Amino acid sequence: MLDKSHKHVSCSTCGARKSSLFGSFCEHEVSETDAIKSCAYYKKNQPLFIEGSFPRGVYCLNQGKVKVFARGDEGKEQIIHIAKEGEIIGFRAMFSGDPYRVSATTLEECNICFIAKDEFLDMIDSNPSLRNGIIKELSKELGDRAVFITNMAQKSVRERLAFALMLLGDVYGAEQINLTREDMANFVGTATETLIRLLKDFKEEGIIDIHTRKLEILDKERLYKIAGK
Amino acid sequence: MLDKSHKHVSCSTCGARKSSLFGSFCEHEVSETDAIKSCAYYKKNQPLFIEGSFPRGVYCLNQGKVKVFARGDEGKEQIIHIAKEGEIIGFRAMFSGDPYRVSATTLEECNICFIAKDEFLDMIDSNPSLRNGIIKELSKELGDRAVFITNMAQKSVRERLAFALMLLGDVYGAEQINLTREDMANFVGTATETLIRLLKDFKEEGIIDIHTRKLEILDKERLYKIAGK
DNA sequence: TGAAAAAAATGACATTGGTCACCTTTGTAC
DNA sequence: GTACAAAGGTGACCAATGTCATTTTTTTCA
Repeated sequence: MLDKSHKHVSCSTCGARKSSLFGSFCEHEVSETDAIKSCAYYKKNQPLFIEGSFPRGVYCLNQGKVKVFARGDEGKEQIIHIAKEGEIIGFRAMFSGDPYRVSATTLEECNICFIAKDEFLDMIDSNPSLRNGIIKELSKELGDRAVFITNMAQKSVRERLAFALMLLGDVYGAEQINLTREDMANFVGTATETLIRLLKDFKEEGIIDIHTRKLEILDKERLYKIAGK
Repeated sequence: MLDKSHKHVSCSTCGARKSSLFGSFCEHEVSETDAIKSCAYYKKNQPLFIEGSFPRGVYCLNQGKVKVFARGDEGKEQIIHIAKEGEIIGFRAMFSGDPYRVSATTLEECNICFIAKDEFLDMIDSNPSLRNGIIKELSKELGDRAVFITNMAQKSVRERLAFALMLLGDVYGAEQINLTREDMANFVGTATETLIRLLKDFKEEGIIDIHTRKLEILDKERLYKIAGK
């Protein structure tokens, strides 16, 4: 159980920072960031921002996972990305000046810091290496999404599930994957029933194990082979 | 028929520039860009760059259309974007430092200018408004791709085709859409046969007209409705 | 101009994966 | 601890769409 006191989490002790866009900050930059940000505890299934609204700043995940998703015409979620500790989310729409095209909601209890738009834009203006890091990150994600689109268009659901499990394996690291079947289906892009059946197949084939709600990958090799490429 | 003499096309007279990322350049900047770029004539189906190779610079379309696509495991193309006059392509991988994740090939005869990597990075460093334009563009495309993914996951082929035709209508403007059935299928994410059958449906419904190879949109309204949202 | 290649078109058929209806298990709140 | 809600799971069915085989039309280029 996380601390719910909303107390300040310092960037200097944030374990997630090293692997983030702020990873190369010097002491001075760290303390400056500390000064302008605010921190908050989020419970499970709490929205950070919603498609259609205008961005007021960026969110930096100190602890916990967040799903980023778009909604289709019938309101069905399509999960585009699952963010973990250290990721900074919500900055894309801030640059484009448009409203958010996606929503973000916590998947579990989270500690999340917030930096207001103006402060963040100032940071970027005065910090070329942060700026370059962001451009690089945007570019990398654009490449990822080209692959995502191609997978959706050309792979079978079974292949996409294998691919998704590989991604989720990275996101959850040492932990076991902990997502509802519905969220997982909305990530893979299939019906919940189909997803459940395929997970059962994978379990019977010894590729994964399922402990009620949590999912463990047993055979990465085989998953990799099924995912293709 | 375009001029094949490879002669220099000046940015100052480039009709496509105004609507491009270089649209707000002052006279000085225009002539500087003119000085560092090279121009070339490309015939139909000629590659600009290929997935897996490392970027050497950016391409600025003066005339003609270019398809940007990824290849799936079996080598099948998934067209991610169709670029038209005024667009600058190939800069994403340049920032990420990684090899290209996509390929680009001309769809017709083109005049395309080229700016080498170092020169382009210098331009960006010294021109904050260009830099911001690029960040904005990257962000916007990221949003577009989230929608693309959602469409692929949730819409029927018929709906996706309607959506694709709307996009193609914008790309081709006053001209008629001129793509092979295979390219169109690879954009929509379906089999060529399925695409042909659906185009026939649309024609019978009076939504489009087909003149051998060229395709004309007759009823945008209805297309919009079918595409959903 | 004519032959070969590429693209477009069509039909028959197979299959994936979505939908619906229903039941069981797990989680949550009083 | 019980009751209710949410999530997980299963089976039957079938529509959408992919595949394969074949023909026709268009384009290319020698």
